[in-house]
Amino acid sequence: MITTNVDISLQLRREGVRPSVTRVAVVKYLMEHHNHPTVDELYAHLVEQYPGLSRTTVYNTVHTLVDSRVLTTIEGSPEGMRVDLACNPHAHFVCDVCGAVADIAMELPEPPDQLSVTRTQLVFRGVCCNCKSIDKEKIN
Amino acid sequence: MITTNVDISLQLRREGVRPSVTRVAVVKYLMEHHNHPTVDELYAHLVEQYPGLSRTTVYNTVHTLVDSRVLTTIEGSPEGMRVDLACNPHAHFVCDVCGAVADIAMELPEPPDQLSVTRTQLVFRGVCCNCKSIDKEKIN
DNA sequence: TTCATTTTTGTAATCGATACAAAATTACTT
DNA sequence: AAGTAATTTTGTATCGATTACAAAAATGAA
Repeated sequence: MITTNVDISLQLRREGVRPSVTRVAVVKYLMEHHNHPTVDELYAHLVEQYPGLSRTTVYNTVHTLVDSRVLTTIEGSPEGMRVDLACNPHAHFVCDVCGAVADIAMELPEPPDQLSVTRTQLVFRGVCCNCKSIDKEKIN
Repeated sequence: MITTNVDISLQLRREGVRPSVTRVAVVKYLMEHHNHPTVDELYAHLVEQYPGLSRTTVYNTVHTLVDSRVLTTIEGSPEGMRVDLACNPHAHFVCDVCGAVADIAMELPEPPDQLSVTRTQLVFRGVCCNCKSIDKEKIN
């Protein structure tokens, strides 16, 4: 399943956003990397391919794409907000120890009818398996 | 349904937290005010009753009470994290225009079994009725 | 090309949040 | 009650993610 820049451009247009270079680059990166980068990590990766890219531009782009519901964000990480594609809505698990973020494939609850909801965020927080086993080592 | 400081102290002890003055004050404030204050708003209200209270202390207290699952936070407001009591778990609706936060009485989804989850956050985002009608006025 | 609109840039500044060590308070023991 | 250890609180200094803003560049239309 290959997604070209043209495909992404068309998808953005469909969502009502003009497919600028940076916007396509951000979406493409997120399609190819299923991590949940902070804006800074996103910038660090993209600037290698697009020298001269500004951190502010990445912030602007993320905001635009969140507004047009292409992206969603996970708030509350100490390192700053994390970015994810909004397609195939899913929940997230965040480890309070190491900050790792994992996708949880599950249906999101429907909001009450009378509310006009554009984004639903479901975040489970706790300790991931990895950090739990490290904790056990310390005790032993 | 009156809740005295003694009641709150006992409740905190039950949750494994020593009921310091500030901790009781924070819980009491949140029980009496069903708004969702930022740490700064919380501080502003409490400092009137406890002169000399430090903003840092409110931050410390909130962290302690979140760790011991007495409080929960709503992340992602531009004004900073908002604080709420963790009892009677419920969802939140946040208006992207005015930032207002409303409680939504509904069951929270159960996390997958294998995860050890200590906090579940369900946030609906959109435009509240108020801001929607203001928007209509502008159009007319 | 020319003009208007949109996007991007880059620096400066904002401001929520934290680090840290000293001071104050509390709990515990004798 | 006095002494001591542990906890809590304070307050300043600082960090760092995010934003403001205006200029520059790119894009699109006529």
